[in-house]
Amino acid sequence: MSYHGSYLPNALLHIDADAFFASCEQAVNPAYRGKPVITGAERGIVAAASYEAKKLGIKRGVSLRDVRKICPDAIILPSNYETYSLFSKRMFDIIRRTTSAVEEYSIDEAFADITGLRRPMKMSYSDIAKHIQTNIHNDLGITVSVGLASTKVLGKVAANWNKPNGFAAITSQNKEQYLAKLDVEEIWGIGRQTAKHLYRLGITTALQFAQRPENWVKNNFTKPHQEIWQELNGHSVYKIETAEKESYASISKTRTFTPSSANAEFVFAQLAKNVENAFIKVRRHQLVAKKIIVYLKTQQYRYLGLEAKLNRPTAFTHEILPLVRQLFKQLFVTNTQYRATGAVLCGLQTDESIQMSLFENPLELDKLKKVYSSIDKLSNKYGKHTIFLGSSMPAHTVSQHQNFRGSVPIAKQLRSKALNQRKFMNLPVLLGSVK
DNA sequence: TCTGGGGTCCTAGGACCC
DNA sequence: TCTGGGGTCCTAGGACCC
Repeated sequence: MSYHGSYLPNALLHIDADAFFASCEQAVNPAYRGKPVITGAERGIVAAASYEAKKLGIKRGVSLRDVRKICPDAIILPSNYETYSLFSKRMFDIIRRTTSAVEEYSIDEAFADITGLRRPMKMSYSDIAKHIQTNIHNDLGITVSVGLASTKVLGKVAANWNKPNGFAAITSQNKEQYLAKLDVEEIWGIGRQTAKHLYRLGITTALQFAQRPENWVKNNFTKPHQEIWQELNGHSVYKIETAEKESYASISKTRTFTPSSANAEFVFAQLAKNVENAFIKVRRHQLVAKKIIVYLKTQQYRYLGLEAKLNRPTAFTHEILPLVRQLFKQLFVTNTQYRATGAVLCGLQTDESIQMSLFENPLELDKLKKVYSSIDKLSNKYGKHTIFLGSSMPAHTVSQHQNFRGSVPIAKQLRSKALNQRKFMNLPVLLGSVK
């Protein structure tokens, strides 16, 4: 299939690794190749399944008990994020050998702009795409699927078309064939809710949506879906974001513990650990937080949360621990089983923006910075939580064996629904104080 | 679909100001 | 004290993504 750029103003690639975690494991350990490999042992459900496993019907989210039933020989591994991150970095570097306009969209996905490279490379856009695909396979031993199109949304469609190791090019000429076979819910950026809305309007395929007049789209949808409509029609709205992400809107840490607990001290320790971990990340990025949200998740999957504004932005855990305890006391109900805790730090700004004048004693601030920076250094060197606050002690003693790779005592029963569904129902807002 | 963990963006509506 | 109109900023909450 050849791709004629003359039809289109730009040539974008979407590069999507196939069964990424499982593929990395197979690349690292040749004995796993050709075999059903599952990652997610630490959670008790499938995080990623190799294509050999997928053929047997093993999908993301399936419990490991079911996996063993379906396939007793399946190789079940704990997720090893350090390894996956290395593969990820190398994959992006390989793509950058062809073009510097690369967006690291997620650990296993990239967008790349190859507009204008046909002449210098003496290759068609399709061949450039396949060239990158081959380089990744040769160098890393994993396969990726590649989509070529004039917009990111169409690129996604193309990359997903022939997985694994697939390639598809969507042009203005062949676009309709692809979109006619695509359910609106499979479009990137259209989820369950919007799909329902579209069905009610009598739209089921991406093509039907793309073919509605612009006015109709403007009357029935807000900006995000108007943009998707443009992209489906080949008008590029979403740009390739090359810049490395250096700032965050929020930083959160949450952890499920098994078994659940009704012990106030234990649950609080878990929460304190979340707060510590979130602040470690905040400090690593030289940020300070202005607001904190803490929440508890009950055994019934109800979220109860409270937020507090901080009088002064901070990056120091100990300053707000009394506040966290206060919030916790308001949230915690005795005789209730909790399965997880979490902390979100938001209102993030760079730590240079802290106004010294707000600090009673600038020398103290300096000292604190030094203390925390040595804590962070030690943690980096000897592992997280070499040093930790006394209040999170119970969390650390428990987590010792839970974190031990390959010896998870109890399979956690988890599923992907997650925090977007969190409801901090009608809770009073407590204004915090940093003292 | 029986339930991780970490994020983002958008919008409506209220607060506040002139 | 009432009234109108307009602007900006902030926040809560929804929806979506990997």
